Order: sequence, then C-alpha cells, then structure tokens
Amino acid sequence: MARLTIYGRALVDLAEDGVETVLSRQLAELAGVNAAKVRRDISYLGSHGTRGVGYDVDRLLREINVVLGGGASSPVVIVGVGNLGRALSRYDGFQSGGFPIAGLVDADPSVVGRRIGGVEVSHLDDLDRLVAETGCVVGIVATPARAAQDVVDRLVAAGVRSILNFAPALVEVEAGVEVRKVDLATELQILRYYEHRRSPAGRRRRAAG
Amino acid sequence: MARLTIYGRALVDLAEDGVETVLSRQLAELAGVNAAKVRRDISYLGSHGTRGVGYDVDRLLREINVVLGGGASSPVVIVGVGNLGRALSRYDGFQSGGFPIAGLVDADPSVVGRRIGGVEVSHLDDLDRLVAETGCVVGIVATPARAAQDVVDRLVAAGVRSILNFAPALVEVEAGVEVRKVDLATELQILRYYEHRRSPAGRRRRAAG
DNA sequence: ACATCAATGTGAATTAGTGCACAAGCGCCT
DNA sequence: AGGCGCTTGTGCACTAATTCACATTGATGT
Repeated sequence: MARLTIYGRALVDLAEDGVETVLSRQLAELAGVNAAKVRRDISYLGSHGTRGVGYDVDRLLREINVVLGGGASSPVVIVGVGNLGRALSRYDGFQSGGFPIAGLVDADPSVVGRRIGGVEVSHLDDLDRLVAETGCVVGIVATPARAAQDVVDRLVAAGVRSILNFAPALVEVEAGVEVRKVDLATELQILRYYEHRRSPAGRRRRAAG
Repeated sequence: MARLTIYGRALVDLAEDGVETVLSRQLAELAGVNAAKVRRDISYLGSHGTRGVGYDVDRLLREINVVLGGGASSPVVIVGVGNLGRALSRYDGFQSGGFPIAGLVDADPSVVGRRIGGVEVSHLDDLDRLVAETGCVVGIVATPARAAQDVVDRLVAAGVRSILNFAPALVEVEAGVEVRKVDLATELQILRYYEHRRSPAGRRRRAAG
C-alpha cells in the first residue's frame, strides 16, 4: 500500500519531535485518511498497538521500514538523459531517499561520456555491464514514449526487476517485474480537466463551499 | 478519470498511424485495461460508438479533448527553484503538453532575479502579481515539505485553483481547489517494497497468487 | 428488403475498498 | 484487586469500482 509510506514519513516526523506514542487518530490526521483505515492498514503488518494507549512510534516505524525494505540502499540507473532524465539526475531526492544514482544511460552517442551531476553517461548497449557492476536494482525510464518498451526490455534482460517509468507509454513486462508509472502529462491533464469543469465556457459562478 | 488521458494518448497514436476506427477491445489492450471498462468510460461522455463497427478515432479523440479541457494552453507557475524545481523548469514536457511555464518563484532572495530556462525567478511575495499578470491557472509546488502548506495557501490566495504538489507533504485546501500529489520518494519506496518482498533476506517461498 | 454478423451499451453480479460501531484489552487510579 | 476510561482490532454494512454477459443496434451482403 502506498499509504504505508505516508505513515512512515509521518512517523519519522513524530520521532524527530520526540513523540513516543501515537494514536491512530493522530496518524490518520497526519496522513489525511480515516482513523479506522490507519488501524486496519497497521493490523496487516501484525498488530502492534497497545489498546488504550496507541502505537509506539519507534516500533511502528521499524515495522513499516521492514515491510518497505528497510533502510537498504537501492542504487538506480536512469535511462535517457534528455530533458527529463537530466532533470531527474540532478534531483538529489533520490540520493537522500536511499536511491543513489549509480549510472546514466543514453542511446545517443553524442551525450555518452559526458558527466551529469557527477555521473558519466554510458551507452545503452553497456546497460548489462553497468547493471552488473553497480548492482542496480531499480531502473528509471526517462526516454521518449516510443523508446520506452525497448529500454524496459533491456533493463529486464539486464536483471532489473523494479522500474519507474516516466515515459508517457504503457510497457509490458513479464511477471515478476514491477513497473510503476509517473506521468506528469497525465497529472496536468487531470488538473486541466477539473479546471475546465469549473468553467467550461465562461461560467463565472463558483459552487458554494 | 485518469484513464481518459491514457485513452487520449492511445488515440493520438492510432490517428497518427492513420487508423480510422478502433474497437473497445483494441483500445483496452493499448490502455492495459478491461474492454468493458473502456466502453463504460466512453459511455460517460455520451455514447458515440457505432455498434458492429467500433469508435471513430478522430471523433472520440475530439470528444475526450473537449472533456479534458481541449487544446487550451494553461500557463503554470513553479514555486521553489531548488533541485527539483530547477529540474522541472528545464523539462520541456510542460511546454509541449500545453502548460507553458509562465513564472518561477522562490523565497530565497539569492536566486530571485536569476534566469532558469529563459524564465526569471520572482520572489514568493510577488506571487499574487505574477499570477494576475500571467493568468496562471496551475501552480506547481516543488519546495521542501515544510514550506508546502504555506506556498499552497499563497497560491490559493492568488487565485490558483489547480495545484500539482511534488513536496512530500500533505496540504489542506478549501473546497474547490484541486491538489494532485506526485511523490517520487513514495514511488521508489513502493518499488523497494516489491523488491524486498521478492527476496526478504534469503529468498523464501513465494505464495502462489 | 431482409437476414446475418459484430461490437456497443448497460443491467446485474461480483469484487474491492471504506467507514461505522462496538467488543476486547490494556493501563491507571483507588 | 478491581473497576474505569481510553484505544485498538475487527465484524458488518455500505459504497464504489470492476467485470460479466447479453440484448440492442447499426452495417453489410445478397
């Protein structure tokens, strides 16, 4: 569940503030969900709350971290150093989140060899070697849509089993490979949809509320 | 529905390939969903398929574009030109998707006045003026988590009703304002979760299903 | 013109997700 | 020790989403 990561972040904040225990209600407020949902989610990891008191922040945080894969570092390789790829490679949220950028890859020979954010760009054909050497477990696809499937196939062939796809394209993978899609265009379009729905053709009225 | 944008993209591809009509089954395959779902989704925009034949690609595409807000251009303002903000401002997917970057904003005086990707950085206090002058309808929050709520409040005060939040924080807004969250850290954590589940310290058995 | 075929549109069934409400359990106070 | 108040964990009802299955309907060929 994606909500676990939200709880995790909230718990980190609480722990930093020195809070020892937390109620499902508080956690629900912080995560923006229903308290019953919090309790049910947590109960899936084996119940560890104390009735009448709440949850031990540190303990719950550890539980969640275990489920989410612990504090392990998971090196990533970014494929495609076009506009978005470069942008992502400069974003240090990966590093600080435990996903160091182990390699950059592109198919265009004119960018191979350049350094971006301190990492040298390798050629797509060297992907296998790069993954093997650096032990990458996560691949980030930041290519144009039409290259996405090929790149994903290559990543899978190289042994990568977790892929974050920024390309606006659906990709198919064999069972056992997890692909998640982040689609900025879609997000913006959805915003535009709501925008449009609010004022479809010069409607000025705003619904009360 | 987010799926409409997927259909839209698939239809654009089809149209470019010169395809005239499409079956719900084909569209379902392209979008990676069930055919019945496609039909039901489409029926919500008023039924426009031809029984026995399928859907007219151009017509359906136009229908979807109308619902999604047409080809209108929706200028965006990016708040926070830290690592991620800079990355986003260099990403030309906004421009090409009909979301030109009308302004960059930051609270740090040392970056105000700089040009990034051809756009000058304004101070956060000038947000109102900037939004009013450029007619921005979408705000993009790329600040640290703790600044997010304040920034969102300012955006809303300035009249922005659609916000894309990249900050790893929940924000509250009044009714009528639409906030969507893009959380790279969460996406990566979820990948790590699956990674971890696959081999939790010496692979155990994987339950069927 | 009419029968045939094929795919849509949709009622109905199924499934997943959410939230309420309360019994069970734990700590605290007397 | 025993009762009390508080919160968890969860059965149950409810809602939303998905999928099935088929009647409906337009196109097509003879």
